Amino acid sequence: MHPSVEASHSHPYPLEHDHKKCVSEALGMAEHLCVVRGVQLTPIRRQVLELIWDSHKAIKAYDLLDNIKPLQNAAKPATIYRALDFLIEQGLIHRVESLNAFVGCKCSVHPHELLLLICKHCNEVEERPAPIVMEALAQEFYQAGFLPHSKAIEAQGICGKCSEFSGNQD
Amino acid sequence: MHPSVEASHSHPYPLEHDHKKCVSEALGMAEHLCVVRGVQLTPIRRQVLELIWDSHKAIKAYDLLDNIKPLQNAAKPATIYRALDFLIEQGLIHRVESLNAFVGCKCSVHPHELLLLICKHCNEVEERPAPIVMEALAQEFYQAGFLPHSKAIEAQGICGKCSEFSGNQD
DNA sequence: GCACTTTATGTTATATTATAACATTACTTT
DNA sequence: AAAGTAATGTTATAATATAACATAAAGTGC
Repeated sequence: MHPSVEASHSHPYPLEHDHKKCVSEALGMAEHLCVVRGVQLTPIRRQVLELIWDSHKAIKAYDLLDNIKPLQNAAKPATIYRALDFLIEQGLIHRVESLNAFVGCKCSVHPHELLLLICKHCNEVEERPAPIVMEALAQEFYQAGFLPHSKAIEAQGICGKCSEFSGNQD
Repeated sequence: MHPSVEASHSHPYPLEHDHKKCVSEALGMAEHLCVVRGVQLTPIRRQVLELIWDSHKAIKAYDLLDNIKPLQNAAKPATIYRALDFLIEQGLIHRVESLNAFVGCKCSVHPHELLLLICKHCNEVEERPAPIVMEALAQEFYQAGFLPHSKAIEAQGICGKCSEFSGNQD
């Protein structure tokens, strides 16, 4: 048995991790990168990024809109979508294509694409660089004569923590 | 120079291929599989599948709706989405997550997931079994303790044919 | 055949996701 | 201050998808 699993499978990520540190690192990195790149992490963009980092789950644009309303009363869909566009461009978040939702990116220094593991049970999304997969993909593109611009490599299923729990106690 | 490239990059797939044969094979296979599986390829489902196979491009649900209207005057969004749900379940088509669109599946015998190469120039989608990629993914899932249910492995870029042409003449 | 069940479709309405278009503001460069 | 660019405000609407309930058609047991 483990300490306390919240309702609706919303356990933290990993169970032990210090999420505040997680967020402050992500925000700090974002600020740094934007300065270096000469682009503006405006208050709205920063708030959206912060709201996305509120959890390790992918969040939908209109949920972000609801969540930003207390901070930006005038926020409209365009407010959110523009911030999302910026954050994606800067590699600070990923769009999860199979969910039409968005998740924070931990490895935004070099713009690279990752394997996203989406848990249907706890809804958290794990990003994995998966270098062997990426290498195999590169080979496949080469064989096909295909020049990739962007990739979406996503799997939905049950994450390690959830399958452990369901094995133990569900 | 090559014979005749149509407007808006809508070249066939591959340039030489006999698309009627392509469609009749796909439809024949679909009929066979549905009989074997004891499921019904009803007229509507068959028409939707046929419309999807009209090209090797991914087609959107509402374009299918427009296209089926002459055949099924009463068609509504639900008509299309139900047919799409069925065809996906049977592995006869793929949903292209990064386009919110649908494309015919050539390898529907065993339900397996494939790499989709989406050309931004001609809009055609090539499916590749990419066994090495799939094996690398399986390894990665294992390492992550992740149990995959479904995968979306997609790349957008420029296909071999288009990069050849643009190299030669664009 | 007839009742019963299941499967498929018809139909209306609405939810969800995303963008277009144009106005305004703020910052920056001269 | 004028002009230019970047960001945001604002309204409207486009595009994608599902819910919910009614009807019809097909398969099953008797």
